[in-house]
This record gives sequence, structure tokens and C-alpha cells, in this order.
Amino acid sequence: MTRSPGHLPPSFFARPAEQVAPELIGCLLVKRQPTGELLWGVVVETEAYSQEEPACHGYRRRTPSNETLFGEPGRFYVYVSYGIHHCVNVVTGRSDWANGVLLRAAALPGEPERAAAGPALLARRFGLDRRHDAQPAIPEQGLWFAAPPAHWPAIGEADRLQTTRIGISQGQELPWRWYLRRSRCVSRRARGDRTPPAAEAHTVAAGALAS
DNA sequence: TTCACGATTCTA
DNA sequence: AGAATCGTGAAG
Repeated sequence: MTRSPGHLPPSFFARPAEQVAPELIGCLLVKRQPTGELLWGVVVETEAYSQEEPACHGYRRRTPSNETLFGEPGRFYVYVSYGIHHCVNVVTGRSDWANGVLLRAAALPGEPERAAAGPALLARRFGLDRRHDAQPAIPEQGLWFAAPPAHWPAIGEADRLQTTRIGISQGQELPWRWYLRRSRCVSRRARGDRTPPAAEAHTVAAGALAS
């Protein structure tokens, strides 16, 4: 079924966003280019959103623009931010329940560290826009997630920092943001995080693997 | 039809 | 710290 090794199946996303979001850290976002080449990056920062809290796009009502968030898990939900930017989510949970994980940053092999440091930059780098909205995250569609290669060092609880979400005015108390501590590709570090941002094992590993 | 507001980013 | 910039939802 899975032609692509490590492909995260739709069932992976059929759980609450706050459960999926931390597990997505370290996974690969992969896009098959028109040329056939693969563009990929390590997900280093995510946020969870859920219908019952006010920061969620599905908090108020179901509309044409947030419809995907209410749909099947395992699809991309792409929305326009500030009229200019695009932000990419993967839908989680179950149908008829607005639930999803925002992809906030990724580390790309052989590219500037901050090329995808932020949700809009990530979307731009991967060339994603509203046309990708509602698209299933499967290899057959050309855009999907893969588990970290088995020979990479496993990411544990201690490698992730859990903190509050960014850029929202409501629901700021919820600790629903996670990022890879050592990564330099994170959009913004949490206040009080004094982890030396020097070590970037996974970024380096990614670069090495690409060559 | 009009208005206010961002799940952001870049610059000073 | 502040501006840029425009799609979208709620109000009128």
C-alpha cells in the first residue's frame, strides 16, 4: 500500500491534535516536484488547534474556508493569513470536529537555516497554497509525511520543548506548541529556553543524508 | 456593501 | 516597536 517508506497513514492523524502535534516533530514533510525530484524537510515546530478553544478557526462556525478542518483527518488544511501568506495544517481527530496541527517550521537539508522558520515561510518554501487545501497527505498526491529514518537518533520527550502558542490573542494559556529544542530552524524560541541552539543534530543529519 | 481583524513577516 | 497588505466573516 505504502509505496513510500515510512509514510504516515491517515490513521496516524485520527487522534486529538495535541497528541499528534508533538509526535510530528522530527517527521519529514515530503513533496514530489514536477521534475520527479523530492523536496523534503524535518518538521521542527508544530501547534495544536481544537474546536472548543477560541484560537481555532473552527471555534465559531463552519464556513467554506474552514470546511476542510471539519473534514477527514489526514488531509491538508491550507488557509490564507493576513491576506498575503499561506499556512499549512494537517487535519486531525475525526470528521465533523475542527481539529488540526499547524506546521510552523521545518529544517531543510542544504538550505539556509531560516528558509522555513515560520508557518508562512514553510508554505512558501514548499510552494503550498489554497490549491493544496483538502488534499490527502499521501504519496499518491505528491505531498505527504514520512516517519524519521530508522537510523536517525530517536526524538524523545527531552528533545522537545512544550510551550504556549504564538501569534494568537485568545487561548494563549494552552501549552499546545512544541518544537525541537536544539534546532536553529524554529521560528521563535520560548521565553526562558536556554538550550544552546548550537547543536543541530537533526539538521546536520538531514544534510548528510541528502548528499 | 462596508468594516475590522488577523494561527505573519520584515524593517527600524 | 510598527507597518504592510488583503481575504474573510460579521454587521448594517
